[in-house]
Amino acid sequence: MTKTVTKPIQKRALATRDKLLTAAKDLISKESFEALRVEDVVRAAGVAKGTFFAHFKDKDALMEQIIGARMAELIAETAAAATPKDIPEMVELLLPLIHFMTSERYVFDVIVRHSGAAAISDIGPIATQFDEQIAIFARWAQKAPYRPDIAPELVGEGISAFFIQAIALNFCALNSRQALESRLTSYLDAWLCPK
Amino acid sequence: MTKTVTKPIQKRALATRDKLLTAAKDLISKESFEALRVEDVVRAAGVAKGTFFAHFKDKDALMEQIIGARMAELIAETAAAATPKDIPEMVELLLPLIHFMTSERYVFDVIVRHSGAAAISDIGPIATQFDEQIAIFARWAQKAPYRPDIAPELVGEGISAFFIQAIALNFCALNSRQALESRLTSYLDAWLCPK
DNA sequence: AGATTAAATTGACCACGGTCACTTTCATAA
DNA sequence: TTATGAAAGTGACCGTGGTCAATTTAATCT
Repeated sequence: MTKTVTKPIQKRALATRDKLLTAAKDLISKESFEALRVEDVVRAAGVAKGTFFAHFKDKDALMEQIIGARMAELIAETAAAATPKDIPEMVELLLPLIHFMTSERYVFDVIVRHSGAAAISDIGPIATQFDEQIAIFARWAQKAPYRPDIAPELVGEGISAFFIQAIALNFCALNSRQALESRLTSYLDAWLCPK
Repeated sequence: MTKTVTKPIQKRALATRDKLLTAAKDLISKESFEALRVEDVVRAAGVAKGTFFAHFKDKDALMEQIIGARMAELIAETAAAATPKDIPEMVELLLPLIHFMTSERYVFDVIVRHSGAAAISDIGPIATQFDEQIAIFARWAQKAPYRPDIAPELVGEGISAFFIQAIALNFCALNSRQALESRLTSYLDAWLCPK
């Protein structure tokens, strides 16, 4: 009978992970998400390349952490604000988040790729934020109340779907931010206030 | 004053492009979209690597062609069918397309990445198919008529948004196809038949 | 203290998408 | 027929994400 396996996470490992995250955020702020190179991150963090992949499954996982964390901040601010009293106000509350999500094509791609929520296992920071978002939308909808005919959760999912669609259309077209806002407003109006 | 530049596309080039596409489709059918390697394509087509990139901007562009073409077939079949008389029938008509779009995570990612429509220039095969899809949805909605309060185009965009959302949720969760169908049905019911 | 073992880290190495200076082929002009 | 120039094609080379056998470090047992 062998001894019980001990495997406490060493402080050293946490520190290394932190160095990697800090270095990455720093490089991103100087350049962009798109331009981030793993080699630059490990050089800045002063560790070997293999160490990076011991802490993050792949480059995408690092991106998910950083982008998810930023989304969490923005969503927390949105949630803290007073419930919007109409749709234009709702759109305005979403602007900071929209601004971040559209700041780079690459960022949006990462977000979409990880946006699927409702997973039991394997749920990452971005999916978590989408859940959170949907819950906030649902709460907003309940206050008004918009669409009393359907479940609040469903109202929230719809808002989320239109939110994504409005942003996606923004990228592949020659549309300005203004177009995005007005498109999102029409979507939400049609979704929340059917005549 | 120099002579007018002549630049007809040679038959040779068309043949090469065709060889590349055929080889790629063949390899995909044997393996998967995900597993396709450019090196394998050029080997099978009997051309050099550089030739590949003279015909396709990047690997993604090849994927877009092939996936877009397959979507076009499926959408044409859908369009040819009789207008669905209710939402379950609508969902059923969409099943072949859903099946293809969910056949591989990779395929769905490529589709989403290129789904933005409405671009004047730079509009690729997948974006074209989305436009087509939205137009079909709009026509369906007009026949019934669902949502007479809003523009048919908007109805179509909404269907498209929910379509994507339903599929996206399917990937990051432990959801079966059945869940996808019922989710899509609730979405469409809420979107098209507000009480 | 020394032995033991798993966690943490290392860096040479690989896989694969993409580039580009150069060569070959083709169509037209002289 | 030959000369000319652009289109088509080539393949050695590069950048970058990711792997893994080997090494170092830290915690625990005797």
